[in-house]
Amino acid sequence: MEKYLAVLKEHHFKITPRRKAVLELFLREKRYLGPYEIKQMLEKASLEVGLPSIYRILEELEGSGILVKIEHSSRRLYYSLCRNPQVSHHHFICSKCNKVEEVEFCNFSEISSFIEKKLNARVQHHSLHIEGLCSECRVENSS
Amino acid sequence: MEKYLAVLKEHHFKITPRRKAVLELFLREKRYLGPYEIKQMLEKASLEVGLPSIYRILEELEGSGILVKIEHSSRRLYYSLCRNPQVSHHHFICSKCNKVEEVEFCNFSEISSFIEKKLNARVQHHSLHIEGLCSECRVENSS
DNA sequence: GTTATAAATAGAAATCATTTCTATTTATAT
DNA sequence: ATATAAATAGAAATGATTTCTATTTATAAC
Ligand SMILES: [Mn+2]
Ligand SMILES: [Mn+2]
Ligand SMILES: [Zn+2]
Ligand SMILES: [Zn+2]
Repeated sequence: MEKYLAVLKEHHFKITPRRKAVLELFLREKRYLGPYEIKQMLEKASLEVGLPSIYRILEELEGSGILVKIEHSSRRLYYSLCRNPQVSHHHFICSKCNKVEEVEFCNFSEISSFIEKKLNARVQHHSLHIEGLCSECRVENSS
Repeated sequence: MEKYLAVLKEHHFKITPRRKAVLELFLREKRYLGPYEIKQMLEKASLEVGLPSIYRILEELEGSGILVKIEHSSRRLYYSLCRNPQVSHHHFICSKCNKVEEVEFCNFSEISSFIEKKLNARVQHHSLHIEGLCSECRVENSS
């Protein structure tokens, strides 16, 4: 937690009860979470937070590298904690339990140089969406 | 064109003037196109098509493998022609002129087996969003 | 060519996630 | 303690996408 609060300070964000509460939620949950779901979870913990505030906080946390945005096929917004923003990596999403796991691997430079050569283009960004069944859900499914 | 109409028939879709008109648009344009933009382009060609019909047609064409859906960072829907749906490949999007180019390359199996080993998970789907400047826009920019 | 049929379409309306706006409150530096 | 900019709530707006239904149309069978 301290680690993340420090990051917020670096980005000149104030440490507020709402920001802390949202952070705590993500530290506890391995699943990706959506704005409304977050609102309800905070309510259960007796903290009323307006939806616009939640949207704003999520954006700020993402901008600071603390959260990753997940573009769900439903086209709704979800977020989950990114535990290692420093190195280039990806995230594996379990389509059954919605768990998000770090994938400390990225071979994008291969595609990137293929494109730069073949298309004579300049590659700027990439994002990889990887979905499947996590170790637990995989077993459950085969029974 | 004939090739794509055949695909539609395989999928038991009727060959209608709207479907043909939408297809023609994509055959001419290298850019990705959005639903409303498509409506306007068809209007200019004197064909009135309702927005719901356009959304439906685009989904059908995507489901048939003729178009690729593009998840823009604005979170709006765009589509472009996929010229080779058979082999596993990706698409390069120019962030300046919106051109979409085929990338006949996919090294996803490396990440996939990394994940399956490291996380003991089952990988099911992946999609890669690659953005940058195409050969033309790259030059313009450096001037 | 007719006809029967399911599929396709238009247009109005609804949906609903997300964003905007503004008055009020709060964290924090001094 | 105080000043200040930042954060927040809540109401309202937005706007892309979807739903619904009556009407039209492509197509296959005759
Ligand atoms: Mn991460
Ligand atoms: Mn393609
Ligand atoms: Zn799982
Ligand atoms: Zn370009």
